[in-house]
Amino acid sequence: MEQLQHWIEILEENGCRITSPRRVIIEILLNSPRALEPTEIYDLGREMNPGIGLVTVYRTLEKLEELGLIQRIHQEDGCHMVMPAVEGHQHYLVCTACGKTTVFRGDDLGALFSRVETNTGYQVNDHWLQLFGTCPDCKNDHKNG
Amino acid sequence: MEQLQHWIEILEENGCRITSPRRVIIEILLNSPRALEPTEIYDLGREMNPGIGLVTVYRTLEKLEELGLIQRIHQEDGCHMVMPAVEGHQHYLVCTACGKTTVFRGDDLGALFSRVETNTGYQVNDHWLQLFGTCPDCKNDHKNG
DNA sequence: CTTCTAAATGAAAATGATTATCATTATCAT
DNA sequence: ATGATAATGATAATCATTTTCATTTAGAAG
Repeated sequence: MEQLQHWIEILEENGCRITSPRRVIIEILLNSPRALEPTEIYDLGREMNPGIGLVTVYRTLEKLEELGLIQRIHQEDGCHMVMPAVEGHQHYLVCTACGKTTVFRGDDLGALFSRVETNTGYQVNDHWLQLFGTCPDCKNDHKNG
Repeated sequence: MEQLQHWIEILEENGCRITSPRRVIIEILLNSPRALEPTEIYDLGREMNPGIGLVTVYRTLEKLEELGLIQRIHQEDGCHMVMPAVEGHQHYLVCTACGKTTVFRGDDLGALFSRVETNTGYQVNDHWLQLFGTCPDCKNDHKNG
């Protein structure tokens, strides 16, 4: 787990202490094949370290987000999931069946934004794009089951 | 306010009763230059009809959304704003200074989705696109103030 | 290896948005 | 006018997230 070491170094560089709960939370994030909700991280975390608290999960996620190590996925009901951040501006593709989340590049959105700016007079500063669908595994499950 | 009459007809067609709170809420939605949060509708509503309750605002919004008359705007913190829906699949452009919300067509997103489907193996069923920026008025305010 | 101090933790309570409950009220078909 | 029932509003419940605060602990300094 060099990735774990990398995150720990970044925390250290930013004056954070390396605690057991933080290690656990980071491991969970790095080993998960999909985005997780804070309560899911909490439940998984308690299996590895029963003393861990939900508040600590929230605080750690806040710190990790601050350092750009994780990013949020927005859900319909307003709650958030988190997953390790990827380089550059990426967008999420969320499987509505199993929650697996993939990223894709949206390089060619620039043209759309320019057009929107021209048509509306707005200056576009930020954007949010998330796709929802069915991942290959779940497509197969559906066929077979 | 023929738009108001139109909404009332749709409510009637769907077996809903036309009540004073509903009239008030619909008027507020149709007259607002920007998307509103439920509590904002509640506050505005109490000015016109002091007896109105926040719960009624939520229930009325739920009904109006069900009938396709309003649409939600997602916010960073997970809370929602609502505004009258427009025909077809539209996307929102939200002014981060004043909250004014404009819609734009995203017709050409189809090509992007096809490419993503090919690259990821996912089947894309739904999407969310929201842009954030500065509207023409707020760009000017910033220059002058 | 101890000591110290600020950072981090965890339990519990607070918050804020949204939803459920339920007795009362009001719409509208009859 | 009247009655069935949809809608309302006050209150309480939920659920995710944040705050508070006393206690613990990482890690720098001695």
